[in-house]
Amino acid sequence: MPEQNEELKRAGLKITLPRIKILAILQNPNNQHISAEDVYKLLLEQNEEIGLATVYRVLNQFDDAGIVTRHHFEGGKSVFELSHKKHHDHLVCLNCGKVIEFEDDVIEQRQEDVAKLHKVKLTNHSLYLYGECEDEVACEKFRKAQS
Amino acid sequence: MPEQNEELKRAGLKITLPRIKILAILQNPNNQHISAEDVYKLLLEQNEEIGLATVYRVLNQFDDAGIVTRHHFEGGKSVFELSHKKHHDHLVCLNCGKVIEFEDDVIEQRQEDVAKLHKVKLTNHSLYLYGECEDEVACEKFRKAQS
DNA sequence: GGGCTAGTTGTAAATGATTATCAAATTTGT
DNA sequence: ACAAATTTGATAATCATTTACAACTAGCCC
Ligand SMILES: [Mn+2]
Ligand SMILES: [Mn+2]
Ligand SMILES: [Zn+2]
Ligand SMILES: [Zn+2]
Repeated sequence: MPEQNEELKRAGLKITLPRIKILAILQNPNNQHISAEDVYKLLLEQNEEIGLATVYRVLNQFDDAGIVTRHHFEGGKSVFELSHKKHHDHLVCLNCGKVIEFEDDVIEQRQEDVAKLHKVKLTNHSLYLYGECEDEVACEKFRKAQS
Repeated sequence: MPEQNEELKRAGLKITLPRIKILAILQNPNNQHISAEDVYKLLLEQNEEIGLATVYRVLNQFDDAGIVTRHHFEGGKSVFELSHKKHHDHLVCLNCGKVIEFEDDVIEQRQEDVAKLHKVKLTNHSLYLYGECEDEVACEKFRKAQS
């Protein structure tokens, strides 16, 4: 009945507890851009007995269904975010890990131009900006914790 | 004596056969944007007895020394290219794997603007465009070979 | 040139992230 | 409720890359 289940049904996926719980985690504004491992940890904290393999499987299914978008930030592991928003790119703080979303029509347009210039039909792109933010509270704390 | 050795010496690396051979491979215009695994394969073809671990080690040292730049194209493994050229981004054909280099000052400038707008000191970025090229010869061949 | 020592290498084992296997458990249409 | 089709959890397997470590040099000193 709840609308989340509609989303799963629409994707041709059966309504199961793991999928409901994982979707709920992704919908929490606190968990944007979350890794499979971190989804798994949150499930453990909620005392849900869901295997890590299932988390990976479900996230892949969500990706295939277009429910989530997968990103590859610097640092190996994939992170996922609900794909209900419109396209945007990411600015990531290398100190504290904060992720800022942005969209720039000029950049988007230029990418199209570049592709056309080289006679390539553009299907997708990935743009990540990395730097150091000025969040004294969170960022500096992290910087020191590392060193 | 040869100039390649100068490059190694400048980086504070001893002149060893593995490093010379690997650098030579990277300098071959045929091998731009090459993976560690592929460097290793080329070494085997030349009957050089150099271990895969050494290839990874040396590529990392070259990266640290600024001799090469590491890229993460779609598909997992890292690819390396000599970093003697000026900054540029990449347009990759998803069918045949062809890599086209480009630079767009407007995009570069806009990235700076976005970072500044969000009060982030930009340190680096990664931009990859993916699409399908129109190289009838190479590209179509690949497309068919896959399916 | 021979020797020393720090730096380097190859083999093999270890890692970290992610995927594949497969029997047992669950969902869903009838 | 029942059977068929999916899904799940535990575990083993993969893949790219790193680490350990004993054997092996390159570069410097005499
Ligand atoms: Mn986002
Ligand atoms: Mn390039
Ligand atoms: Zn920060
Ligand atoms: Zn192509």
